Amino acid sequence: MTTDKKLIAVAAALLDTGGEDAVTLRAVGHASGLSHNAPYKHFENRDALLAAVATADFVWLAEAFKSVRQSSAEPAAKLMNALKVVIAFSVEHPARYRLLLSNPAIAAQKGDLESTAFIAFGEFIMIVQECQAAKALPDAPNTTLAGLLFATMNGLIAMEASGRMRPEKGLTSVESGLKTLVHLLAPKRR
Amino acid sequence: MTTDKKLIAVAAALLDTGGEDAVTLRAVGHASGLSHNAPYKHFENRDALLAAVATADFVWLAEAFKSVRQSSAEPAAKLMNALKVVIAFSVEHPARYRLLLSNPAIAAQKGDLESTAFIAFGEFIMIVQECQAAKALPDAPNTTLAGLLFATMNGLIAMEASGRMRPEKGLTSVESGLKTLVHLLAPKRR
DNA sequence: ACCTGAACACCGTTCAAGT
DNA sequence: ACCTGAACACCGTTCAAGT
Repeated sequence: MTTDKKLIAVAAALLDTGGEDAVTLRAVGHASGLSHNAPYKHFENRDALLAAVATADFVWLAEAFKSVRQSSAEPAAKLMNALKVVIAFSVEHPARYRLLLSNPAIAAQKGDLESTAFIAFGEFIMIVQECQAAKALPDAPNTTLAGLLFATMNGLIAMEASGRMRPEKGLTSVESGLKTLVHLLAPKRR
Repeated sequence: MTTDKKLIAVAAALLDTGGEDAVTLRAVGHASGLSHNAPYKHFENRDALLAAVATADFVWLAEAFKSVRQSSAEPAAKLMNALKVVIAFSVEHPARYRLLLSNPAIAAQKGDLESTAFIAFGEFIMIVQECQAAKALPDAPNTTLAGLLFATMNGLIAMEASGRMRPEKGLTSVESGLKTLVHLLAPKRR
């Protein structure tokens, strides 16, 4: 493994075990068997390293979405499966998830991160499109609908991460909230 | 103004002008005309000071929601007005907004912050309830529906803050996204 | 080309002391 | 009760130097 890949992997591991605060460039360097400032030979600064972690995770997410899309499930099931992929990622890697969608300083970076995020979102749009063709979702512009679903998912995940998803609020889990939304959006047949 | 109120006001001002990184306890102390560690005499640590800022903002938000609710507008207009209040706050005070809903380390704090957030959300629920009574929103549990709308709004705001709300994604603004959602949720009459 | 070590200018936080 | 000043253990980042 090249040094830069190693640094990204170590940073990702630190995010998982200790959260964003644990990712000091000094810790990344040492955990990689290098000096405290070796990371600077591969990344411009701390934000650039974190953006590289986010980029790798978006690549993974795009692949996961693609697998779901190419599966043999019903369109509506594919949609829920895609959402579940993100939910599971946010539960297993909360700090890394926040890097993807809730950290303006990182997410706003252009280049690889931006384009990879776009590819992942493109897969999601295609799944939404299938749902619309199957009349499982209403006939709105598909990118708009996909954006709304994605935003809702992210909002629910953030709500849960903040400990604000309480039964008194009528929400018990991200998944059930999304199921309710999809159900409410489904075209009515009367 | 008591010293603790002063420190909260100074911290809020620093959040507005320089973002979260600008809020060092040293800067807060100095900008308050005190020493670098005077904040420790009023707040346990940096997170506690930030939580106090968030609490004050939730109090303001609850009042703003209440004004909207008690206005003479139509229920559906009240809903959009309440959402606009939050959107405007997120635009004018992005760093403070993130403290309210997108910062687990802060948002997860119990006590005053938690209860104030709950009061603000309660006002929002009542507005949603009025919309349901007026048939402007579907007949789902009101807390669930309110939670979904709030989560979507937060997700859209985060998406915009990350620079990911691109026309290619079919979303041009937080407000138009929410209008589309409310329109899609509106009970169909055929 | 890639890495190390010293150094700088910061932080949050603690503690002893002042009034 | 409230505040200051010194001190500690960190950071990100820069720079000169090594191989």
